[in-house]
Amino acid sequence: MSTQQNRGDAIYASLRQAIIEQALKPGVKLPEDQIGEAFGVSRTSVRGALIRLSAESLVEMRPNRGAAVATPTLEEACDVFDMRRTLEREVVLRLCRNLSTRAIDALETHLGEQERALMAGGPRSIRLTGEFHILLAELTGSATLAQFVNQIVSRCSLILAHYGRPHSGECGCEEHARLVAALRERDAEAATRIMEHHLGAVQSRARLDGGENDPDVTEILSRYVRAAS
Amino acid sequence: MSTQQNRGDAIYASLRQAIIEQALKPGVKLPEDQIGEAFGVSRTSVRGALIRLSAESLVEMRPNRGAAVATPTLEEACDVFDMRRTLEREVVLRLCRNLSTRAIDALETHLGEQERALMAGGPRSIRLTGEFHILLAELTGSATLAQFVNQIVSRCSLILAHYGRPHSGECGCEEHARLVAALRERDAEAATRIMEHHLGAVQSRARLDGGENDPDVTEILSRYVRAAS
DNA sequence: TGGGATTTGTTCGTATGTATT
DNA sequence: GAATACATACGAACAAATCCC
Repeated sequence: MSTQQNRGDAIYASLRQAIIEQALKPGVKLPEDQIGEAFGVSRTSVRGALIRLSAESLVEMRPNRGAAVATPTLEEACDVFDMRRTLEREVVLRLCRNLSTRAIDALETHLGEQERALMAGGPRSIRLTGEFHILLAELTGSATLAQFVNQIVSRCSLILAHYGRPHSGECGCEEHARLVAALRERDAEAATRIMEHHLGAVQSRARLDGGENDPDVTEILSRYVRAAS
Repeated sequence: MSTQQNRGDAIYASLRQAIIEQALKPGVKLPEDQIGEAFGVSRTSVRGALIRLSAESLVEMRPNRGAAVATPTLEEACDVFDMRRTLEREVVLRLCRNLSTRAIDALETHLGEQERALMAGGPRSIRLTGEFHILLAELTGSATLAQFVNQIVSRCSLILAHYGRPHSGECGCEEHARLVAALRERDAEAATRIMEHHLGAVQSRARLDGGENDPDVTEILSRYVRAAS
């Protein structure tokens, strides 16, 4: 996760944020030349950034055909959300076992920022609600868990960009507050229940019910194919 | 996870296997020139492979100072093993909920290979015991979970190379067999208990008790530092 | 089917930064 | 502390593959 190249780092971070904030939407091509020109660098640095993003499944690189923002299938999307539930459940359980007062302070500070940003509106609010989940994971003290949560939350943002209903913000702020309250009481049962419900609400904002976006022609047609007499 | 560059792919896979099989031990420098020469390619392809490996925390890249096989700290090592427990517990739970007969067949086939390899001895045995855990994760049908398990098991191999007692094989084969038996019965309680015990045994082969390898001078000295008069 | 335009895959040269004597 | 040796960061150019007309 740490910084590895000088310029590649900046490009990586920028592209990542653009994807997470849904400015670069799934399927958008990412030509090395064009990106390099935008950043004022050559393709070499861009390439490194794209490789790192593809390792996180945020972009897809097809040999000789270039990179594009990943377009997760319905199956992948469901899988990612399931994994997110698994990981964040673990986060909550660990936090209930061991949570410092400093950590609770940090959460409530962040909560305040979220509320202010919500009133102000704008993309800042969307980003903060996502970062709340990452902060939770970091407060467990497990760098590995935090890294996995970071990855999976990012992928969820990507999925919502692809399958999400229009104007669906990521999270409701009130549930975050209720979760922090449960954590403060070390109430693992309530905390996991709230988190589960919360993530269910997030997931429900995606049309993962086999809906109508991005129809896979092959799959659709396969239902109509008959054996040639 | 999928293939992204033509030559980088081969280098990535080779380096990864070498690290997992503990042929390249933690701390070993990985100069781009030298690796490129070994593979008969230029540094560019090597660079891509190193970037991918660093994204998996198998190598560390320090700016302007090159890449080296990662040298996890004691804290990281414990963290990674904890995460492995979490993930593999989830694997077992999912498998108990939903396991096809084909899957059981695959497990038993693999089990047979492990036993034969164990009798034959050699590095093949070490690799297979690790791959058993990856196979388990794949059989859940969750690509994401499988990918995370793959990463974490690889990092555990690296840790055992660094902190492991000499000649400590990864796993005992019998416990794998007992686990498969429990899975066949859909006995979640027994399966998780066996997995937990099994991973505890693996972890215990590492000297993660704050032992004497690779002493961190700074950390040691910090216990002796006093405020200057 | 074919040819030109575009983009990727790769190599290599140069500059910059780090370690060493 | 300076100079040398060395490895990396970056960029430009060539070759090969793909796309488009």
